Amino acid sequence: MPVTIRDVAREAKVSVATVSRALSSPHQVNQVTRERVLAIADQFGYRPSPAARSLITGKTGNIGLVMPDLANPFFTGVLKNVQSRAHQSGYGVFIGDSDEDPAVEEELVRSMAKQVDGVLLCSPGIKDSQITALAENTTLVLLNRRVRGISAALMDSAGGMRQSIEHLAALGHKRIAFLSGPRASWSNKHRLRGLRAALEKTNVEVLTLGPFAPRYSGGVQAADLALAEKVTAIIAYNDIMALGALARFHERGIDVPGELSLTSFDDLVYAAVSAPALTTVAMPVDAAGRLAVELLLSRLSDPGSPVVHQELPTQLIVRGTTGKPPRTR
Amino acid sequence: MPVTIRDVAREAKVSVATVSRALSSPHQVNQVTRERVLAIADQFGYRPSPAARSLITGKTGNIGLVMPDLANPFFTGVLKNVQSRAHQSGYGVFIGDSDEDPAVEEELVRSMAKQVDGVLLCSPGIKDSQITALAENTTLVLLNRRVRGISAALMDSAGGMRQSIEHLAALGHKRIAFLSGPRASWSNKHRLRGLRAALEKTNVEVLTLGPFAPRYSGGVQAADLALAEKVTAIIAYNDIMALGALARFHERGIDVPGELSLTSFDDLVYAAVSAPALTTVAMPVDAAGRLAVELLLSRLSDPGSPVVHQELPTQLIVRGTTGKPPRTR
DNA sequence: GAACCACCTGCAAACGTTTACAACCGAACG
DNA sequence: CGTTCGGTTGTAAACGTTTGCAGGTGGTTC
Repeated sequence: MPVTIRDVAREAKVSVATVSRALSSPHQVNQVTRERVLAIADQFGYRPSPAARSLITGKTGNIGLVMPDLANPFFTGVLKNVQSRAHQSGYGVFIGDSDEDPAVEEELVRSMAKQVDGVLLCSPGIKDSQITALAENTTLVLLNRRVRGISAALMDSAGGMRQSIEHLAALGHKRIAFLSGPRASWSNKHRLRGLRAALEKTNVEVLTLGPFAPRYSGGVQAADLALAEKVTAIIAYNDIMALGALARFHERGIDVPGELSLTSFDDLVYAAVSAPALTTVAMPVDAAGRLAVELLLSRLSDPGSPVVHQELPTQLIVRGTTGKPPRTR
Repeated sequence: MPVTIRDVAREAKVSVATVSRALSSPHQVNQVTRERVLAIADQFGYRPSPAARSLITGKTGNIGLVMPDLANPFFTGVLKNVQSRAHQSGYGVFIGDSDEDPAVEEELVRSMAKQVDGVLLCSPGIKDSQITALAENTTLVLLNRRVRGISAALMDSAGGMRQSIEHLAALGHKRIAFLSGPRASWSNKHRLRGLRAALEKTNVEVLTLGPFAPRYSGGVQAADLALAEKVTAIIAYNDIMALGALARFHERGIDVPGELSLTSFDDLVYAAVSAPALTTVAMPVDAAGRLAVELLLSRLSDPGSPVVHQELPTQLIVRGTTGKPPRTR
């Protein structure tokens, strides 16, 4: 027996319409009645039913967030900021973890669609065409991915890759391996693009290995393959993989950075606590999370607002895992 | 112009009631009509409006999850499993991050209440009485917290504390510091209880320092205080604090575990990659997440089902940060 | 052949809001 | 004094479902 608008109306001796207005368009109702209504609503602990409200208004006051892996601090960093920014504007957050399965990602968006006003999609794997299709039924904003016609919050990982290669080249490395992430992943492609761009300006050789699972175990696996390639430096797809690789090197008695330099992407808190601390590209996770929400909100309040692809800068953080290449093979 | 049940009904030349039944209680409708209806619904891409449905049924098909800190992998570990288990049963997940503020926690639960069928609450700080009050309007299941009358998924951190102290005592430590987490936190109290229980069986001395913020920075801060106490071993409230402390010890040139042993709680992936790797108590995060959802689901399907407090075992994982105490002071 | 039953289907009310429209009131205006 | 108008309120329709009830059909039982 939850309290409804009718209970409040009866007690306040006004119609339900007045109660509704007192709550959602205060200036339309006389100040003294409004205060009486609000007092009673408060006293009764009245909360309007979101279901009824959304049924008629078509708005839910929620946004959805679909991500590939909630166990990865990179994504939960985004999540944390999305939730906080959304909360700040009175929006609730629906969460979906696709476990890196594009099919699940699509299904998640579809099943969320009617319960939210818009969806933030961080889906490296799904096809462009599927995204465009999804965008027909849902207001969509993308994270770390560029698709024409759809707003996006981007991180300049290509720039980060360029910085990494320049850094390694400056140290004297000639032969580098890139441990790539999921082949279809947009971020991975973006990093490869940055890689190719950097190659034109420096005279180093970069092998691309993989794809590997962007997880700790993927890094362990990649470590042995990279070692066999006789490179002097390794760029990992992300910190988690780098940590996995680092552990494996440690296990095999390889000195980092004495024998082998290692860099990666993300700059998780944990990147600073490994031994040695990881040299890595800091991604603007916090800013991206907030920006994504803002893009979505502006799209919701004005569906005609222009589509924006906003790219946030990255920054290489040099720590302990990079150094000069060894003198001899 | 989204497609409604009426569109499907018209096309299938049946009443809306039949369409509704074809979708939600299939056995009530003739097989051939049902198949026709389903085919058309599918072709139209029809999805029932959750708002309309929930308005009449009173069910939403969602559950809420309120946690203190989405940046902490311990909690996101729970989150990941909650979302996955919920998804498996067709439930959506609403997320709220309270930033460790009890007032926000309460408000989050209240504002979620009407949009979900039940809430999983992981709130170390909020008062018992507030929880009981919340439980009157919402089906609640607690995580890592015991309140009478409310089901809970618990982790035996007291047992983990006992294992830690026994381990350190066996190594020969006599004087240990516990870097405590938030004073009001239920987990912290639980650990302290385990601590006191262990003290009765062993003849070691344990100082309780703090409370500290359960974050990296809290660990850094705690490190210096603990050093000043001339202890030979430290038990940190959680891994993140331990990593902070470890970094600080490294900075100050303190040898771990040569001069100082260090243990903690959580067994995050990152606990294994520090140098040296952390000795820590593994918490059954995955099992707890799933269990919590199951407790909630059983409560939802049968509100009269008994209240359960289920405690999952913990396990001390001995790695590189613990060793014998130094010979001399 | 009447009575019953199982099976299927449709009608219409209900869920709790919002909002277009109309109605009322007193004041201001001509 | 009639008209208009702004401010405030109420009436009722609408949103898209689910579900109790009743009606219809055809078969089975006595």
